[in-house]
Amino acid sequence: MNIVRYTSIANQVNEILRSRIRDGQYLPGMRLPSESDLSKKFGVSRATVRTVLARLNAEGIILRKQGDGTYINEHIQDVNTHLGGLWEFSRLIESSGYSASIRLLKVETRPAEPREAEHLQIQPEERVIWMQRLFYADDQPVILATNAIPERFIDPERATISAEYPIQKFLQEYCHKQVAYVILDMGATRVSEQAAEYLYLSAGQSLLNLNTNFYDRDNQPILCGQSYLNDTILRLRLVQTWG
Amino acid sequence: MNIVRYTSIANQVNEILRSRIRDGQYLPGMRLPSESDLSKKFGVSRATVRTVLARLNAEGIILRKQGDGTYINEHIQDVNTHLGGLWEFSRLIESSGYSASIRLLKVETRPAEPREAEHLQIQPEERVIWMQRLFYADDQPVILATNAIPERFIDPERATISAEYPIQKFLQEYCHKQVAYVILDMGATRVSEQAAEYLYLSAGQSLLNLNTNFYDRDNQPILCGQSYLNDTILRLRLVQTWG
DNA sequence: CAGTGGTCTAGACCACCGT
DNA sequence: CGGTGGTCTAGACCACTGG
Repeated sequence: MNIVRYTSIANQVNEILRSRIRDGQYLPGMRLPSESDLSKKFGVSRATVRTVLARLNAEGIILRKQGDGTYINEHIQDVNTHLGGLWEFSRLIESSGYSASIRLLKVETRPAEPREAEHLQIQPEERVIWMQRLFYADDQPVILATNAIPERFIDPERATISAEYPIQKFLQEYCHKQVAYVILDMGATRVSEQAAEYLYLSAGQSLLNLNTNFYDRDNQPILCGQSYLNDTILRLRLVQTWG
Repeated sequence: MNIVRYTSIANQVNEILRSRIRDGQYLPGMRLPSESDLSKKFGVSRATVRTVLARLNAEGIILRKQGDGTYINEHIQDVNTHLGGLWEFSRLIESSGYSASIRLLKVETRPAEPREAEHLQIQPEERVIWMQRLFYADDQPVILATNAIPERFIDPERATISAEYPIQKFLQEYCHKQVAYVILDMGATRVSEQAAEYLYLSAGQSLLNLNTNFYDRDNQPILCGQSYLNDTILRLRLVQTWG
């Protein structure tokens, strides 16, 4: 491993506050200590505390009232994702109260389909590695996900595919690529025959459709995927703060 | 008007940078001036510049590379919404390249339905004002939206309902309430008979279903709504940056 | 190596809220 | 009024990237 685990002060404060919320040390509706209190207790500057609180605020975990204080949002338990993590399906399933598992259905390398070639900005004849996975929530199949990655990105020394890897870890380990941003496209669709079979659904039922395109820091597409969620079991619930 | 328009330095810098991007002064893929450059040119501190760039980064408009520079994202044109604006339907329609208009279908006050009473945390017999609106994209109906608000929140002096108001402006003007956060619940659903009629759809087609709950700064629910989008016309497309 | 963004500090003043 | 969060500054050092 050549990765150095440097964790910033802000990240440490972040983790401490999050764990206090998880552990119930800070309960929904409670007022947090003031920024100056926290900065004194942690021995860091107020600016550092503020960057952490800004992040928690953006995720809707805390609410801040000028002239009053900072409060734990009473409605976080209603939420299973924030906007920064819509494509992390395992986390999504687990924060909905299920235990998550993944089954690898298919892996193959083949020439890119037109849709894939377009999204990945590659030649139509270029080969991609294509995989199809099924995500379970407590042994109920809930998400059918397919991903295509240009074959030349894959490190040839990593022969076997591990289905369990979250997609961003997969891209790091197998492609040495860092995801910089993702473009998501959401819609509704009627279940296809194949999806119906895997997800134990009857024909004609509706599914949430998520199309994802991952890019690295150089604006280069590295992955394109299509996913279908059974929203009768798994709803996407998220907070958006006003400012 | 008792609203004082105080605009922070950061907001002004924000607006300037955004307008430069809109005007094509900064083009997709271009490198921006460095943080120190910008802070010198604007006569503000580097920290201020950084808070602005952090916001643009969170919306996926710019990409930042340590040791290199800040670049305009080449793929912003693919996107029609950012994380903070999923429920602003008029903006959504317009940034998808259509012109938006709204038709008010129905307004009534009646006792809350059980679902509404639960979400609004009111007694079942309490009256709500209920309205149903249809959003058009270039004269095509694309979104059917219904909203319920406890009647006691409505300022009795404001008698007539203006359909054109964006929902947050409506809550400010008619209820003197400030939205602090929104909880969104997304799913897919087959079109109902009523919705099919309004949206010119055939039975059985799939729709994107957005349930929204608005809360004020005191965690009090002020509005609950259900919306159905025709995603064959209007896709939700958004960027999520990694960090 | 020089220059970029990333992190952090100490301190100042302001707007706002509850009392 | 005192205390809270909101804004802003000037300056420091670090991690990383490109040439």
